Amino acid sequence: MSEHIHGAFCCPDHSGQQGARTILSQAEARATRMGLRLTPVRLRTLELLIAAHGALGAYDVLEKLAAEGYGTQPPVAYRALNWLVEHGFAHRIRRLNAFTACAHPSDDHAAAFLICTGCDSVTEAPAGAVTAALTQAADSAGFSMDRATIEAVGQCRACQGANA
Amino acid sequence: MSEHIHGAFCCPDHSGQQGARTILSQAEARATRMGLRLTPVRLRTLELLIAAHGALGAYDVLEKLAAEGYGTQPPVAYRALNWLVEHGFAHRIRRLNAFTACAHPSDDHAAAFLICTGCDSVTEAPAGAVTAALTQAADSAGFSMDRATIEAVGQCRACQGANA
DNA sequence: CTATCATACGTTATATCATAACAGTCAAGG
DNA sequence: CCTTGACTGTTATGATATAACGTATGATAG
Repeated sequence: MSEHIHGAFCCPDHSGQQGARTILSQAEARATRMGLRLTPVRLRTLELLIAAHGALGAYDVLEKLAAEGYGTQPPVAYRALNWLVEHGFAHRIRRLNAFTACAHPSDDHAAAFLICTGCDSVTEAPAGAVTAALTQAADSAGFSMDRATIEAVGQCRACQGANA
Repeated sequence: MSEHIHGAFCCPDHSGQQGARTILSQAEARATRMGLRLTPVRLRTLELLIAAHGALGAYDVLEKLAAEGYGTQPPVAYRALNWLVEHGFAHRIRRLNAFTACAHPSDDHAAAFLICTGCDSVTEAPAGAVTAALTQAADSAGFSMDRATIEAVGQCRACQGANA
């Protein structure tokens, strides 16, 4: 599989350098505030995810890290990625076996992802209402929900136009 | 990994032989009605999923199929499983890299899955409201949703009690 | 200062999940 | 009969992920 299949530029909401800097500085601030060690590999991994404007597979990340002098073996990438996910700096997109930077690293939110089949972009959408509905459905079944994976597959605004 | 890790019996809603027969006959009826060829491998695969009362990995299914004289190689299982999913007889549980029989094969519904971390059971929950909320969230982003993956992780009623 | 301990990083090796590509079988229709 | 299309099976390989172990570094207690 080629380098960053998931990461095109035709879709909105990937706010450009401005947004990237914001996300990164918010993340660094939060790490400091909470005593989390955002080490060089972890930081660099986060930067890569942000720069990708989409989702990256672990091996895509590994390839870049290796090229920059970090470790060359899968656990290097998986550890950094899993740490970022555990601490809310990134999300795992299960449908793509890939990871994406969290667009709102400041709050401990529930997120839904909009995966475009046209341009492979991944957008994080506010999922308060969705999560509420899911919690409700779970409750009805006597199920106590800890967390959820919510991923929509379809076409972003730009790709809908492109196909017309 | 051992045989059918995902498939315990401590949780409800896996209605026992009665339910299994119902699901199976509904599925066969629908296949006939719609001109779908529910061949021996496919039928047997569906039976295995139903009997598992949870989710089975493709290789779990393959092992059983092989033991019964069907093909011994991965594509045999993946083809049957993918066909069942495509035609609404089963669902893929992305978080578990596994498959489960559809509990309501008669209607073309949207489903959410409740995955118990205590007993590895997987329960299919009605997801009308959740899907509606997600569609709404997608619309707000100008995203046209085709389908969705909705999976909740937590504890089923029985396992909540067990941990008290 | 230095012994100890926890955390993180890196490695080798292996496990697990999934599909591409091609060959044989068999029933339905010309 | 013989072609065609759907299905099943195979070999081979690709893609994703983790276990287990050794080393380095930095904080802290003695």
